[in-house]
Amino acid sequence: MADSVDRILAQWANVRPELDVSAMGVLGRLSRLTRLLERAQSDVFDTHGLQPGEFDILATLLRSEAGPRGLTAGALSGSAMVTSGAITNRLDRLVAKELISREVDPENRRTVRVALTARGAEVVEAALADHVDNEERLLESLSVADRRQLERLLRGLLVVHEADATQAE
Amino acid sequence: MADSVDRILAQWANVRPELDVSAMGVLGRLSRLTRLLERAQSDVFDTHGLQPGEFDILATLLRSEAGPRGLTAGALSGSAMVTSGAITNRLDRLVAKELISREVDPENRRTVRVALTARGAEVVEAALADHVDNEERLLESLSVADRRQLERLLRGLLVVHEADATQAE
DNA sequence: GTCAAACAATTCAACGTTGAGAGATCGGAG
DNA sequence: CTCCGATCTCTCAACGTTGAATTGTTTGAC
Repeated sequence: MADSVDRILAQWANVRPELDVSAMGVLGRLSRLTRLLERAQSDVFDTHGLQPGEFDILATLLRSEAGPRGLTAGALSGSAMVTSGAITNRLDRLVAKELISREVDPENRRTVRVALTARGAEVVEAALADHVDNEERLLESLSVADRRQLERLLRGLLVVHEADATQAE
Repeated sequence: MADSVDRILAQWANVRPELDVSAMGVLGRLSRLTRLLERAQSDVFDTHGLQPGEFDILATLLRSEAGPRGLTAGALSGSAMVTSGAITNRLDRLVAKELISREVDPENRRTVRVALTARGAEVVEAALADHVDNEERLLESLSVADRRQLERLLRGLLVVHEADATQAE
């Protein structure tokens, strides 16, 4: 059984036999696989009336034990790997859906405090349960050992490239 | 050394100790890593005046030994995992840059034949060389054995999920 | 030979993100 | 105390993609 990257690499081998495509075998699969998996995940969020980026915000609030003080928009921006403008948009939509509250921090009026509303907490709890189940399903073809291996390898790469990213600032 | 996903999983363990986050350790890293790596790759394309999607088209034409007859827009759409509308846009831009030709196929006038121009071939050759070097650099932290392991694991998942995707049509 | 269904590419509005910049606020040096 | 630089959020236009509708073309059944 071949995947799409096998076909791509075979084409390169045919046309450019001298080309070293070993890295492409990894990076091409990373890209394509991530696209497929993210689509599958967004289907689940969809059934809860959420977009992936919106769920991301809600889940971050839930897991950070933010409490009534909440998190700042800046903290959410860092965690979500998107720009501050994107966060503003997401917060606008979530406020409109009454899933979060957004208030200027009285102690530092430059920052904004974002917290889950009661409805927001309910929605994210339900979405989270489905999301975790779905994630399990997406990886069910992997043995436990393979899953651990994969996590180890991805983690190693992520450590390196997150270090690059913070160093670049 | 911890990565960002370690911190996220620790937060979940703190707030929802009963939550099974083992799949999240893999999928979260896949997403974040892919985002970082794709940014690093698009920097290279940028130095050649190309966007990632544009390079994707040019590289597909190059490796498919399309010759003067070229490929159809539909073939490019399938290969690039984007909708036909996105392909039309990319082709518009590449035609404007005079990197490809686009002509109605006289044998089947519903389809369009896309081929590299001489300039397009030059540009994609140069970009490809830099791109491959860069890909090698992005994975340099991995041992040869780890790289093979990673490729094997990603390939297994991709086979499964590409089968799902084609079955869903 | 006709016509309806299938097919291919394009068009277009909606959408989310980016990147740059503005506006407001804070903090520390002097 | 003042002021300048740093910090935080929001604004806004530009951009690429999606998804659906449209136009044009081919195919096959009758």
